[in-house]
Amino acid sequence: MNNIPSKYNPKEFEEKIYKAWMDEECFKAEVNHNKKPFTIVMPPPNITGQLHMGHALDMTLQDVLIRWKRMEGYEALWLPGSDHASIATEVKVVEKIKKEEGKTKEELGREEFLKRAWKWKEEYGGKIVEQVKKLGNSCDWSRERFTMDEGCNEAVKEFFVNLYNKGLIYRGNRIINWCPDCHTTLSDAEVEYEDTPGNYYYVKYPYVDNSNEYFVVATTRPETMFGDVAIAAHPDDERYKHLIGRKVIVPLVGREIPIIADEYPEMNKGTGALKITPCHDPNDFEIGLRHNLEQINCMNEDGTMNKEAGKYDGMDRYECRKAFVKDLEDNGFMLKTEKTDHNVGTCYRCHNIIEPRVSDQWFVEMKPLAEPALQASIEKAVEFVPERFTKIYTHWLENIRDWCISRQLWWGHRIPAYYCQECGEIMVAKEAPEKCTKCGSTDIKQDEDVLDTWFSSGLWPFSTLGWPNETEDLKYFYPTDVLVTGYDIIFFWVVRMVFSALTATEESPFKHVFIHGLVRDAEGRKMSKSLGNGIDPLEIIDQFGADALRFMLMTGISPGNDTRFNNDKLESSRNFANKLWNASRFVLMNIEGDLLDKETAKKNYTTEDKWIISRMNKAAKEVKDNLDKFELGLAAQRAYDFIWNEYCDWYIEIVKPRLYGEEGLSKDTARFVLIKILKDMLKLLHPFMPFITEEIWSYLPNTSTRLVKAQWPMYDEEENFQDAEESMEFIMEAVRSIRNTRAEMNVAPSRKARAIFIPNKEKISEYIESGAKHFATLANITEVKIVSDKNSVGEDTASSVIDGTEIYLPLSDLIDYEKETERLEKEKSRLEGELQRVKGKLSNEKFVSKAPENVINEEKEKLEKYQSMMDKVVERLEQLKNK
RNA sequence: GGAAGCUUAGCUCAGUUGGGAGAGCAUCUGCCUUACAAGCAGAGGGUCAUAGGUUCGAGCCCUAUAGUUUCCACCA
Repeated sequence: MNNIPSKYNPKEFEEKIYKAWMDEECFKAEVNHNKKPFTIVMPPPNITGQLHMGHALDMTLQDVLIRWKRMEGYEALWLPGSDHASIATEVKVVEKIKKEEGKTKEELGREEFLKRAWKWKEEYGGKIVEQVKKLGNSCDWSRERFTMDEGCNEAVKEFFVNLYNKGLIYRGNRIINWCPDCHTTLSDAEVEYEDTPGNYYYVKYPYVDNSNEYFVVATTRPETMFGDVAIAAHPDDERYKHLIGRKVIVPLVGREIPIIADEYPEMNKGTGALKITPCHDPNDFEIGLRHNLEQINCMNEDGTMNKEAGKYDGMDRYECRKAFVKDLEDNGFMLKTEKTDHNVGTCYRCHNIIEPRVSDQWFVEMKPLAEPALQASIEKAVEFVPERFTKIYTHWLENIRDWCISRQLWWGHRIPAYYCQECGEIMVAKEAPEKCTKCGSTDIKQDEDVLDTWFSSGLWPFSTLGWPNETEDLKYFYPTDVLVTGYDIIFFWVVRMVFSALTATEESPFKHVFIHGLVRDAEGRKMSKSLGNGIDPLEIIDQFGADALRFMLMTGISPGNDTRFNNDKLESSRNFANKLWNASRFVLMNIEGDLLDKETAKKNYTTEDKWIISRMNKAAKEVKDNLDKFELGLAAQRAYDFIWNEYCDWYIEIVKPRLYGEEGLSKDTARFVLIKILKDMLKLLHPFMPFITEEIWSYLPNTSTRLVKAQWPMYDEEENFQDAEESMEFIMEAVRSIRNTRAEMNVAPSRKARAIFIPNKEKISEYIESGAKHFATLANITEVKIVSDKNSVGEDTASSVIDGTEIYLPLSDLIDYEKETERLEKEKSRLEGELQRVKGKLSNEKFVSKAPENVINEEKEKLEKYQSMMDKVVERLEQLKNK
């Protein structure tokens, strides 16, 4: 056995420990029917860049759960992987190629572009894996997956074809969100709205039958007037009722368009009437369909105007707006302009303004898929933690619209649809058909587009376990137990996994959805690239160690709430690791030689031994109970409190004399208990701080297996020692009281003192007798005397009163009566407050008649206790008066 | 426009069936006591946002208000 280093230095062992776990395949799960499975599939990070603090939080939560369940004896599988992140990655790769090769992707061609994208994946995917490992995550790397690997691709094709055959995927000419910069469609969820300053332009549309009169319509987008096909007003709008059916001329465009009635316009917004441009607004598109209006597209894919815009042909849409507005003004068609702020949809990747656009795309019909997903939540097949997030889920599903899944990109799953070039037949199949099923032509081309990245992420929980094949893994590990993710992607992702799974596997993909918040910066701002306030987890690990980072992220958090990155908390986590390290060193220094056997030790447990064993037993139970409820913050706090306060501050200090004393049973028992509790503590803390606990574990005697595989400490009724706890509680209270008195009376810690106790019960006398040695150790009390009344207590004493006894410290030369009086007065007023409260309660008839009996009894006991303490304090104050 | 969270010590935050307000950091006092000064011991500090209500009893449940954050919807 090597000696444990005297300084805690995580850098010396974190990497080594992770390598050992990997070499010994500690994280590898296998189908084992003698054990229950526990499965988490990791939300796959995008391969677009580096891990951030949010990932660190997300993954630590998962790792805590998986390590804990593994130790509890489950066959725990945490399946890792990464996401190809179609558009996000493509944007980055395009940038890179532009920078390095000076080419556009079109210049490069599809095949060459994809080669570079795969190279990117190898490079960044690899980096991410390294980062995940640095955090100490216990994933089964032998099962690592990628959303575009062969198996996932198989699953995507299978799922697409299935949905198509069920009639749930269709190709349609619809209005979609178009990013003119990325040159692709976006789903509704991928559009981000940003407050943008703009103008209301009040434009005059002259009547066809009387060009001296005009109809005024407010618009924020005059450049779309080239696509105007009608003006709509609400049928109940008194202002416009009589005008329905008349025709106006689109100014400068010259087109005659009708005024129509439709329910959509809101009477109190703008002028109450709106121009209808079906090709450039989703609502107008719907109105256009209702009224069978023409669709006139006046823009190109890149956001420039087309020939419909006449002399503005080729101009950018915003330049056109400026120029056109000026022309309208110059020609007297502009009534007025008003400044306004409105929310404008932007691309979530490049933040350019979205242009609604009518085009042929693939859609998933959502209503039939949403229904079972809603049902699953109602039946609690999926449960959100905290529960309130169910609302976001149901709200989204209840208001769902068909999902546009085709993307005009190259990096992604290519749509398994094939077109006959001869007859135009559309064929959807997993493999390319050799010839047209209709006309027999062999001139067949695959759809150029790829699928929305969320289409494949939606299959993630089961595609990674082998679906569509009925693999052993799928049968055993699926459905998974819990999905851990942030609230920001509930509708992006969680919803899609649920309905995809219900369709493909007829089961909810996970039982619990454990939602966490964001990691914000120290000022509470969102960490973002543009603000430059992001904190790199790797730098923190480098400085403080992964365990400190993990523990910082775990403490003080509650499910679903955001948390701030806090340097103080980080330091205190590191200090905690250091504390554990030193406590372990202390134990190791004192346990050399043979250890006692369990039975002998048991027979020789002292009160303090039983106390710490009992406390450990309870701590383990409470940590487990909190983990069961996904209250990881409380669990971490409980482990912290036990280790630092009870074990280090009290137990270690208490047993020192036994360890430093003569060889013998007492010493051996203390050593036995020290190591026993240390082992349990390491287990308890291991899910939170895996590295340091494993490292310390390796120095302990009789540890044949790795800590990661050790048995979690179970609550054991035999280790529940209520009497010992009571006794120790009393002694600790007395010690605290003596220390307090000493400190307030300015008695140096090094100065020895005597203590005289006047207990009020036989039981208390016994506690004092058995605890006499502890007063010496913990409060430098060299002589303990128990007396029955004050007669034998000298005059020059400082005193205090706790539940069960009066304590006198003879301090002849040091006693300052004024100070002593002051102390006791303070105590008196505190007790007065307590007594008033308790008496108030007990004299309240309603309380006595309605409160439960145990509560009343508790209050009665308190009354007795405080009254007795009060009596003693008053008595002592009387004495002091005469000084 | 709709929905939700938050408001507790100087700061950052816990507080889970309603029953004597907690932690870390900061502050003050005393200690380099041979595991740890990244430490030990002690102390001070809170009308739990405000106003009502339910209850014997509210930080916790209900209603309203204020401040704050977030999500959804929305280019008239």
